[in-house]
Amino acid sequence: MAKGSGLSIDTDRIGCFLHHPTVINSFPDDHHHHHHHNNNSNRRLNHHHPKLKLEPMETTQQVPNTIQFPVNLNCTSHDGDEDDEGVDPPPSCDKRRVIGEMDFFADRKQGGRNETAAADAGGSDKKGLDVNVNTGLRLLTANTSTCQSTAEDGKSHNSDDKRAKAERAVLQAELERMNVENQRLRDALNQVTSNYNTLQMHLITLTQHQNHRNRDHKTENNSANGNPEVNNNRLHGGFSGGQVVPRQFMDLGLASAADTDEPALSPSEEERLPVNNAAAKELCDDHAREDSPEDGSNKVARLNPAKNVDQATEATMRKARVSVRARSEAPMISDGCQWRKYGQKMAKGNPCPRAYYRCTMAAACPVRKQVQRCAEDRSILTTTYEGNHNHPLPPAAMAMASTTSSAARMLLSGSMPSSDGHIHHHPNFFPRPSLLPCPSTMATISASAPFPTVTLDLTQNPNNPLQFQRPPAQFQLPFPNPNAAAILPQLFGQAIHSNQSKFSGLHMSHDAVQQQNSLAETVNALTADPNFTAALAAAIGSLIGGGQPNNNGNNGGSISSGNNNSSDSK
DNA sequence: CGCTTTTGACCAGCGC
DNA sequence: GCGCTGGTCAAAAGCG
Repeated sequence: MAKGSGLSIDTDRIGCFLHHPTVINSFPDDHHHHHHHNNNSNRRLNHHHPKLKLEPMETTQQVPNTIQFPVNLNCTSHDGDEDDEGVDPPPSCDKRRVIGEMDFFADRKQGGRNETAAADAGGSDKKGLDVNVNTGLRLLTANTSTCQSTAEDGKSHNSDDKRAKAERAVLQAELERMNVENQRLRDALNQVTSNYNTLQMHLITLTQHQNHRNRDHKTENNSANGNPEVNNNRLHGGFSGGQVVPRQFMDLGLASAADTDEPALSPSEEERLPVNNAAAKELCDDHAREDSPEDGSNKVARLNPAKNVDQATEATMRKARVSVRARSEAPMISDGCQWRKYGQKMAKGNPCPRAYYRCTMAAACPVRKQVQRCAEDRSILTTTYEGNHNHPLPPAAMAMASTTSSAARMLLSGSMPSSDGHIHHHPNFFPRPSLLPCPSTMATISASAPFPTVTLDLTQNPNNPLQFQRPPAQFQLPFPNPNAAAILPQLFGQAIHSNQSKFSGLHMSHDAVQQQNSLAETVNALTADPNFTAALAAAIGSLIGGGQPNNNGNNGGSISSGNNNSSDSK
């Protein structure tokens, strides 16, 4: 049961890239990984999700050690829900309600001896409501009332009042929290909606341009027989006349499902489809995988025979990668994810071995990364990410994940490797690079690499990114362009928001809060700074080096202690 | 005991 | 076809 309870998987991927609204409900899995800490959001889910346990949630509430029965919550909501303030029931009523709970304890102490009062309580409507609501505690309530009747002294009365007030305050606080959370979820939904619209427009633009391209291409190749449908269906992925269209990269190689011909799908559905299909498959596979987890985790790429066709296509496709160069003495930059090393190789032309890591935060997370020190400067660590996480990410991991995914998207949506082997930037996204205000120094697209790779060079001072190291045969990616600037905040904001909502309840440790804050700052920096990479450097810089801010937890860059010293290896 | 790392073997793609 | 290279697998060892 440990790793891949299916739920998380759906959400996961969505959260990372598509930010599908459904993400909002996708905590449970995380629960798994980040047990102990639970949040407000979890509580709600618990009601619906049979798997979730109630205890942790209830126990962690700030509510005093008194009574923590959900039943009571409902009860109060019934009574005073509409107007918290105005609810103030008449003293008697209030008293009675509270007393019911108090009596519960009193009863315990006294050994409960009256059932007659219970019948009394059931009489009136509101009172009856209380009693009914606390059906489970019926005897207790009865006892309480009797207790009250028996002990009429002022002392108990006062203490009861105090307790009643305290109880009410607790309930009100609870209600407030719920409202806040609802508001947050609403905001998240709005955010998702707006982002969806943005992406849709983005896709439409791409589609139009692709149509244009296809038309041109067709006129060249098929001047004789014009079959207009030939290439149109390819817009969603796959090759069209040797061209790699952007869609196939949108999911970094995971959009195989979208490769099937489904022309009727709207862009949004199209985006969703691969996720859902993958998620469904994950769910199906999980059972089998639980028995043989090794298989599941190791053969992600070849898992499903059903995917054969897609894989064949995918095999021919090139995967987008995001490479991050950063100075770090640590064997690996801590990006907040859990990684498992699965291989190490000596790469040609570099005395330092290249280590291969796989994300282990979810059973079948396809994300992998390679870590290698720079041959010329051993202090520079090159980390190459590939794939998208299919699970929710802890706040500490969101910065890097959203950064790399966004960079990859930028790369894929803005560039079109064509048959000539060069990368052509989409005019919409990279217009007139030479005219851009910023020299775009720190991000490059490698046209010669086997995979389309965007390299983010963070080895320079983010504040002074004007010097570029070595752009040999590499295509400069002018990130700071108007359209990119328009999209990035969406992407980042979305990732942040959706994940924030997801994790709002999971990590509320001080560190986590700080991380979230720094993350928010990062987002602000990214959205405000015209130079994306400079801001990116600032963001990632916070993750690199001494910090390892999240290492206290398990999810903090689980860097292998010293294995990667690159001293040995084959 | 379960998870991670190590490391030699294996496989696929590519160029010659 | 062969060799090179990058990438992955999986048994064994290590570790907490």
